[in-house]
Amino acid sequence: MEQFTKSEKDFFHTAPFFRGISSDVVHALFDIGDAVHFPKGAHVSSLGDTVDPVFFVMSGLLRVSACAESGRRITFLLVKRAEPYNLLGPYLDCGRFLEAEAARPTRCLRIKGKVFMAFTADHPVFVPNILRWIGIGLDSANSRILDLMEKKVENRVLRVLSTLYEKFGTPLLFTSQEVSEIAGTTPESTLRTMGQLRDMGIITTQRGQIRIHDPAALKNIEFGSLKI
Amino acid sequence: MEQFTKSEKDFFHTAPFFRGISSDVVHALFDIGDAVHFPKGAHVSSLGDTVDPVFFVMSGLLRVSACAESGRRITFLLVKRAEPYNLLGPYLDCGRFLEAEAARPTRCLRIKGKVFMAFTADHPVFVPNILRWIGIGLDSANSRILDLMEKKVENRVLRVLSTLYEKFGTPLLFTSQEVSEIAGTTPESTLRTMGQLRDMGIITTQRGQIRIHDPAALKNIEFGSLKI
DNA sequence: CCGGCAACATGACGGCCGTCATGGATGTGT
DNA sequence: ACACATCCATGACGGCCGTCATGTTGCCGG
Repeated sequence: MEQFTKSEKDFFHTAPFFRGISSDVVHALFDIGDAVHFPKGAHVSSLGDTVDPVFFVMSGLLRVSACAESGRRITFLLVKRAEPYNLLGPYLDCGRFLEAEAARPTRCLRIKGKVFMAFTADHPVFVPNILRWIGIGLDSANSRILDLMEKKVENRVLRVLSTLYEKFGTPLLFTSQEVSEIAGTTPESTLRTMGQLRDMGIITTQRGQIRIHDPAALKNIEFGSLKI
Repeated sequence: MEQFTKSEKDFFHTAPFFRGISSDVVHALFDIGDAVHFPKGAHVSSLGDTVDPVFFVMSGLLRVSACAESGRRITFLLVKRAEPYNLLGPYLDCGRFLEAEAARPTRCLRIKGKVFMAFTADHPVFVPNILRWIGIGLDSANSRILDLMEKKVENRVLRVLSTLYEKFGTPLLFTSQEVSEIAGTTPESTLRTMGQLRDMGIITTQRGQIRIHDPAALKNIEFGSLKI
């Protein structure tokens, strides 16, 4: 039985993560995993889990987040189509504090940890891509730490909007709650900042939707790009 | 000419990063690099550099940090003996915003990026170790992001002291300035917190030196361990 | 021995932003 | 259509902590 269509597989081949990987190898990846579906809000992994399998998103969106003791939640990563989640899980046998849930109805390719490790061992051409992907993520995390130290909430929100725009285009289908969990602030502060941007004519907002009219204006302050 | 003594090489073999790696492979690593020395304060890499080589610290200490626009500096990583720096650099051909300097007189094994990549390709047994190391660093960075959101400076300082104690034992040879750059706060706030800890009899401080008498007391609030 | 510098220590002030509160707008289910 | 839930929007308050200011202590060079 065909779990994945040819066009799905072909799309993967063109995705950034698979840059330079021959289509044979990409297709082989589909043979060692199975398809799983998560309805919106479903938990892919929960706190403290030793998350074993590696996921590749076929469609939809995964949100990777963690909850602080105070109950506040922060979003670390949004995993979209043809992007991997939990690349490193198989190599870390300890429990982790991240949780992942489906931000929308999401279909994934799921590969068991041991199988994935065997696959990368058989296909060493994959290793540089994994390291590159992780490296970008690490730089992004460090960049965020810098942002949080700078403490200016407005800049953080600006930067988040800019990055989301680059990743998802416009309109952005996110609520202020979701934006604030990425920026590391509260919905109120996010709304205040977005109110100013609206007054300046840079964005317009509707319920659960942000339309960016002047992306360049969002970028004038920052110096780097987040990986969300 | 012998650049490295046998005892140096043997020490590496017992270090966490090289867990499970046969001593042959560890020794082979020394054959592909050369020794470099940095006096205290010397820059190993600077802002915007495309840092090519991978370093392993033989003795001394490297501080990996970045400077925010406001001029405040944050320390991401302290690299001690037998630990790697810039593992991912060879795989990321872009410039990065991290700077590294010798926190003390430091001797390193330096391996050119391309050579290191060839080495890992020849020795795939190395890959899981690299991924594990990076994974721990990534988790730590995310954990720090959570900490910064929680905003309680006291907890951050506590956590930093506890982690430094685990990594370096006692006494800690750091100034309040250095601690504050790890905790993401100011020297004043750090001193205030340490003043309380001193009043509680948990630590004693001297100029550039922190002596921890009750490590358990530092850990009672936190839930994870940083990787500094 | 002494002058200068760097780090320690502590108090006071002020602003950013998180929290709470209120009200309005928008979409949804029966 | 109407009630209800969710999100948007904005104002007021208060506390944490960064900043500045001042003084002390310890270390090093001449």
